[in-house]
Amino acid sequence: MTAPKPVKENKRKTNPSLAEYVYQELLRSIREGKYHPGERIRESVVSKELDVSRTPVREALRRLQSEGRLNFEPQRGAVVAELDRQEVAELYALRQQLEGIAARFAAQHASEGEIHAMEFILEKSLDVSNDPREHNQINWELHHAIYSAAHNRFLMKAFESISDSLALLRGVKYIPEDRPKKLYEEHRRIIAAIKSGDPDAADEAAQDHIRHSFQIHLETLFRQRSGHETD
Amino acid sequence: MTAPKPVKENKRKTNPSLAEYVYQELLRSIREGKYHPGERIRESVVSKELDVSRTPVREALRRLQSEGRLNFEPQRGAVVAELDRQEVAELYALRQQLEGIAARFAAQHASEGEIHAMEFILEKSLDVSNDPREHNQINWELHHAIYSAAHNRFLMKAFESISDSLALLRGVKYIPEDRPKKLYEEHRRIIAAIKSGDPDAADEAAQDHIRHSFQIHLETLFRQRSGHETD
DNA sequence: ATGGTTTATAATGTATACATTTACGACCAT
DNA sequence: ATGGTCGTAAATGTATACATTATAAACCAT
Repeated sequence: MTAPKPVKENKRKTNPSLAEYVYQELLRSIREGKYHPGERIRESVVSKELDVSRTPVREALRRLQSEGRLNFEPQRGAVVAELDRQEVAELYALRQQLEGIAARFAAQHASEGEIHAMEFILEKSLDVSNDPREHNQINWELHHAIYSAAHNRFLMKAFESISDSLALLRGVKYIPEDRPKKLYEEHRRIIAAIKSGDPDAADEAAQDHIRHSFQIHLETLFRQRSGHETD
Repeated sequence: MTAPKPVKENKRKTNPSLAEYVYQELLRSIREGKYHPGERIRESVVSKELDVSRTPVREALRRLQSEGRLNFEPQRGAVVAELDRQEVAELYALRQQLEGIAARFAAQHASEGEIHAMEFILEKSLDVSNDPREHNQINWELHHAIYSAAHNRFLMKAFESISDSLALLRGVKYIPEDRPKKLYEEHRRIIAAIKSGDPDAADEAAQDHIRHSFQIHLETLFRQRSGHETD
């Protein structure tokens, strides 16, 4: 260390560990598509970029491994996980069921405040349908509210896991013009069923919603195939 | 283990990393109840016991953290996660749904060979109902076979996660005499529904099964409250 | 004697040094 | 010129050293 090292304030709040900091940063980078699937993540590079040693980087990578976002190959280190077509199908199949469960549980356990929150987000979704990024954001908020109202921490964890895995697929999706209205309608149907305390209806509405989302996703992938790469 | 250093081939196959080895060992120890919930796991202790440095131990602990089996407290390190009553209820609620989904998917996708495997394990379960440990083992095998036949890797991961979390609760459960027969009957019903390709029936049968298991679990906990815990 | 303070030990969190293995390029032989 | 072999550089995997912080024990004051 020959450099004076004046100050290093931007990275750690000094309270959470550096490993946690690196973990969050890597997670964000993967979400934002900085690393694409199949790419190696070099410890030394991350270490230099975030100005920490390799130790917390390794710990963060191990966490990401257990979450299925990275694979550790024998003497090659961390590689961003990639999902083939079959896995994407399996992922959506499970997500469809999980969303149904979340809606079902929410119909059974949601408080009035939570239902109010869902309705509020639903209203808000009408205003911000221009940008795909914004669209995804509000969409995520709504689904998160439903899972939250389900009052099941393990279901919530499963949701976040799947949600991240899907977000890892593509950065942003192109969204057709007429889709927001249909999405609003599907969301409204789910929330209405939850509000009326009908688990079966909520389950069915949520599953239908994911089924449609999957369709849109596939069509979007087709459209995006023009600018293809490794996949 | 106190010997100077004659040879040390029992721990690593030299091919998988030490971090992987430590991870497996810790996972096994937690499963076997060596550490009970709420207990701290000291890096130095594990490091000495397994005769490795603290680095791979830390990496293993980070993986276990992301799997929900450990919590990292600010300046205290790793603590074995403990589940309160509410969380156990949530865990079983989700498991009930997941088992239903697994049976549902299996009814849709199971091959003949997989159905054969399930039936084989089912038969085998009639012979080995004496020992609780053995009982749990065969029970796990059967459920694993069902999840395997569901052909969904993410569902399988969710199952393993929940299964481990539950196994973390108590090492072995005391099992009443009449339970094996009822379990056999419940299992048979699930497999029959899968074999006949009826997703709804399989779902319902599996959910009923878990509901009953939860009841037994609760009763067992009551009974165990008088005696001691680990076995 | 009791409660608060202080100090010492130990554990965590991080960095760095070391070793082993892999990848890539140069060099030599045919 | 081409193919194979060898060597060097770099990255991973592991160990160890260092610093900071918490735990506890002991000591002092009231």
